[in-house]
Amino acid sequence: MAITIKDVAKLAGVSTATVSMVVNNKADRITQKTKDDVLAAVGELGYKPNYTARSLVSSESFTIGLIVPEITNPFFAELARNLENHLHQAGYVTFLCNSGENLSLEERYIDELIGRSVDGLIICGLTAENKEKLKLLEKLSIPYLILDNRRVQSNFSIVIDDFEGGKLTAQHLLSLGHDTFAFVGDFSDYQNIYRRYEGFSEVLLKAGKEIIIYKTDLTRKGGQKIAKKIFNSKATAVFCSNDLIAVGIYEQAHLDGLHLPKDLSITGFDDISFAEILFPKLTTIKQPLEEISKIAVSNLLKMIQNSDFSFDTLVLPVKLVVRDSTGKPNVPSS
Amino acid sequence: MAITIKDVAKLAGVSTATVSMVVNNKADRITQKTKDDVLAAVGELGYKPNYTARSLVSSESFTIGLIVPEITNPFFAELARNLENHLHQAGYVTFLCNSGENLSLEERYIDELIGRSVDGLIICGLTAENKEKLKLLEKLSIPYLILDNRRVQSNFSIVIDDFEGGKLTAQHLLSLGHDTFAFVGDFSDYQNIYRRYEGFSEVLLKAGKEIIIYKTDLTRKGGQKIAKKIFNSKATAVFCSNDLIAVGIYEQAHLDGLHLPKDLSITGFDDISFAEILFPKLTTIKQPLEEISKIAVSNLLKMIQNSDFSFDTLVLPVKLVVRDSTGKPNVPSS
DNA sequence: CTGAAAGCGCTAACAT
DNA sequence: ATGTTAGCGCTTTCAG
Repeated sequence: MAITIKDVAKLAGVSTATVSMVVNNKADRITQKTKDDVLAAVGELGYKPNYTARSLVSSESFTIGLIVPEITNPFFAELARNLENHLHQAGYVTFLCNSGENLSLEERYIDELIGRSVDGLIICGLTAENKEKLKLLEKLSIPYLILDNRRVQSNFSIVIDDFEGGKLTAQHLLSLGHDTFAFVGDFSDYQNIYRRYEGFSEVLLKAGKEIIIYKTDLTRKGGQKIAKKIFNSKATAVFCSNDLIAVGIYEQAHLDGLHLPKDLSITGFDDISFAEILFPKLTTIKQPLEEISKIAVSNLLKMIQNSDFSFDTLVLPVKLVVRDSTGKPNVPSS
Repeated sequence: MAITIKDVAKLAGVSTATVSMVVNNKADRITQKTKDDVLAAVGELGYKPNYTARSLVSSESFTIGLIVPEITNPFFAELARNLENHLHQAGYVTFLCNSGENLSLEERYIDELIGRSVDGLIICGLTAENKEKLKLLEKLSIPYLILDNRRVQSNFSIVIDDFEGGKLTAQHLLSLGHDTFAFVGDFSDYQNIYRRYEGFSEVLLKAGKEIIIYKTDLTRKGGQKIAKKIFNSKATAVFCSNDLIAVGIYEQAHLDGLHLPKDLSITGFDDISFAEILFPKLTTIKQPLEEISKIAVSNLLKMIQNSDFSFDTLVLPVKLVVRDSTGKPNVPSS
């Protein structure tokens, strides 16, 4: 059986209340000697507090729920790793839940995390229809944070400057001399993707250029599926709304013997670590992952510690990383 | 405030004991009418059981701890995703912990997971020195499972046939006509990597070939760091002990203008999904991820349900996936 | 067939 | 300065 606070109390010859205070550093008014005795007993028995029992009474579980759309997307893996790391440094352990962008699964997870008395929740890629669960969280005063907010405008969001990312991409491609552009992704349901498109198109339309829109899943498969259509279009430069789509297009390009970037310039979004190992290396928009995680965790902890702490939407800057997948358009000799 | 079992009991006009039984499907001897009343109240109030409280008395939390060395390694991301998925289907929620292959962190996590009353633990890439924690788990009768057992021989391990993976690689490379081989990795501390080497070398030494061993971290950086040395050696084929190392070598190869596989044949191990998007596509050993996860979860659940259930080490088969990174050695015209 | 009561491990008033 | 007690939400005998 596990060692409980009672065992420690008995060995130290004190009450459980005393042990509790010492263990939780709330022992302002406890003799040094008593403290030492308790700590000695703790060490001798290898006592570890039971967070489950603790959270029942103190409503602190030192546990956070993290919901991601898809952990096998390196972007979310890197994000999750950073978040988990920062949270653990602050004393929290993380429940990881993979929603698969499935509304009912996301809802189930939120319920189950509530039932496990999480102190806070970080939701990445929230499903739009899920406003109700957010209300529930607020009613239960469980702090939450929305990251990579794809769908709804919501409080407590930390997002990046998607619009600027689109603009930077457009300017880069424009300066290279391209004339006809493709945008690949799906913004019917994703606000942030739409903002990427807005930034992209603002620059391009102002310059009088044409944009062909290709709608597809934000996955490698999504990219591969739509690739041929793009190759057969007059677009010479394509802006993928995330890196995974670009990966899929690369695959098809290699199959079809296209030469990148001579035949087609490609850009991505996210800057997953694998962007660098693609051939050619992918030009993309870098999300400040480390900063996102740090701010997210620090804000969530503030909300946990102080229920009055609030913020609206935080927008973080992005950077264009120029690599080898973009170049001058291939001017066919006429 | 959250809805508790008391609220339901009051609304349904029954005792909390009755509600508990109905909710937990232990209502063999309860009138259908009472059941209906309770269920109606549950629905009306939106009652969700508090696992924290439940686990305090029933010692079932429906919570599993999962420790991985590094979630940003796609292999572990895919593994974690599969495990989490299967576990959730069985009603469990997963704590994800990233050990960073750091012994003390791994130990802390195990303690913290114990303190959160997990029903079971899956540890990937266990640290060798950590035998004591396993003993603790056994003492507390918390079932655990070791996956991707890199270090110690231990009960409750599910591993793959690393030896066979090495053999298959060697045979493939040999059949291509290579003569001098490199092995890249680190088996000073990793049993499974050593078995890969054993299989590889058994075939090659029997054939009278030479193997040069390059020791490096099992990461992309590790591969990149050691790459130049390999390029300058007489090896024409290199067996990387995981895919990430191969990625690193690719990077350096591109920098140095090497042509793969003409100048050098490269193979990996794991078959992460990105093996396919490398250029050229990576020949590698495929781990049966889906099967590993399924068996792992099913065995862990058996152990949870029946403390007598036990097994030693389960060895799962691997497959060689031949792609484009291996070819005939480049015979210099003499 | 259902309810009352005890108690899981812990913390937080309230006593002493 | 420390101990006593009640109770967090739930399950589980044991009565009735």
